[in-house]
Amino acid sequence: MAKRGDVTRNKIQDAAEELFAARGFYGVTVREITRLAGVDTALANYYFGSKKNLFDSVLLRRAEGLNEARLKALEDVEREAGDNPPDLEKVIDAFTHPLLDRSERGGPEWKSYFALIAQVNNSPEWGGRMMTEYFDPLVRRFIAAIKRALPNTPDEDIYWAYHFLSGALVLTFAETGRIDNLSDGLCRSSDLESVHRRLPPFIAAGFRALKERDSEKS
Amino acid sequence: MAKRGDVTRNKIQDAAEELFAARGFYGVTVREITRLAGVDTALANYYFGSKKNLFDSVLLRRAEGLNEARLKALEDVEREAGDNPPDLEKVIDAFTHPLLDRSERGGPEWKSYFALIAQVNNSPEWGGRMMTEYFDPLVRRFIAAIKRALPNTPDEDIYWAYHFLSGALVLTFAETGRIDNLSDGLCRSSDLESVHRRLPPFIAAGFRALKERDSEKS
DNA sequence: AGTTATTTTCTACACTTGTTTAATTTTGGT
DNA sequence: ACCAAAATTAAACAAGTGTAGAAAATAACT
Repeated sequence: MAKRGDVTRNKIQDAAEELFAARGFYGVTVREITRLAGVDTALANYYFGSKKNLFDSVLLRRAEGLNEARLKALEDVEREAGDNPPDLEKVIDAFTHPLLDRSERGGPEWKSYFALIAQVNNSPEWGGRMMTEYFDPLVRRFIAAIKRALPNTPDEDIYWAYHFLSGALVLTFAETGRIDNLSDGLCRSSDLESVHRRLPPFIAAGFRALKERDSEKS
Repeated sequence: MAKRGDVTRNKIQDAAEELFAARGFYGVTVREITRLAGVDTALANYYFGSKKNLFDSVLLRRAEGLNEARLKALEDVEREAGDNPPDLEKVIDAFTHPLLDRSERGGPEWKSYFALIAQVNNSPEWGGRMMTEYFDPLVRRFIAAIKRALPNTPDEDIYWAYHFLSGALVLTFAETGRIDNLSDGLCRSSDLESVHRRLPPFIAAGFRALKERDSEKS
């Protein structure tokens, strides 16, 4: 049940999420955040201690539920496969679909959250540490599933392929409008349904190509 | 030939490049930049007018030469192909290799520059506009070559596949150390030679998978 | 050498930064 | 209704922000 100060707490996090997503950690002031939230400036520090803590809390807030949903999707795929290796496309879909789905149907907060992730992920300052902290256990589970789906593939290939997957997925969330410009309006950054149809087969084929490439040169 | 104030101009740009790459536009102060450059604070505004102009000039400085080299690499591939469609892997390699090569062998300035690009690319504030401004003409040339390499592929597939390529490539430049953590040291973010071997076949297979997927369902 | 023109330094402006403190108001439990 | 706990407000802190202008130093050209 909701405690006393939870509504203001959440208002501050909501405003912070939106603004951090737009201009990053340093591009936003505490005063902007509290103004957008409609509360006094001092409340940000009252509830979160520091700007940095607020930033962390915004990132953490949605991470747990997200990872649970993705883990469940993976377990469904594995259960369906039984003792056979799981289908690679389906594993990748379990990894990406919960994200794409929330971004498309979860309301603008989710868009902000993912745009924030997109920035954090590519930042040398936060990228390595924070992504590792919040997503590593889940990612390791997925990589293990991918290894089962692609037996006899060298580990280096798996990790680099995952890295490419991560980059492609995360740029999608940034929704910078670049593909809109490039395609003269034919494709839209916000059309995540198109991504959902294309990303799993695209990435799965890439994974398999690395596996093939390696078995050739033996 | 070098004009009078060019050395300080470059010192400021070098320092700005390094710092912007580490903490982004807002995360760095003009005073930090000039301190690292070893010059007076006022010189940043004297030479560049404003912090924002300095930022732009840093991004622009290496973009031109870079695009020339990539265009030349593409033209070589096309010349080699003659009247036949060019080889897809080779087109992708012409797109990525000049970047990976400079990052690996061009000294730390290039690493900074690409890390900066990695941040800008995923930022909603700069991403769409700046990348379009500096790289669009070249990217359109490459997309045209890819279309020739993959005849009868729907344009939407081409653009989305390019988008995935772009995300994978750009995350590589961020060198956040994430893959180092994830692989427990087996892979290293800085090992761009590994990327150079794997990215073109990975991406080419993805492109082809989208083409196949589409011709199936007719 | 003398006179521009360019570059560099120093100082200061007007304003914003994150955070803290103390006073005040509101709330929940008894 | 009373009291302690929690939440909110207003004010201020010291430090730092981008930028500009006048003075000084340096270089270039005739």
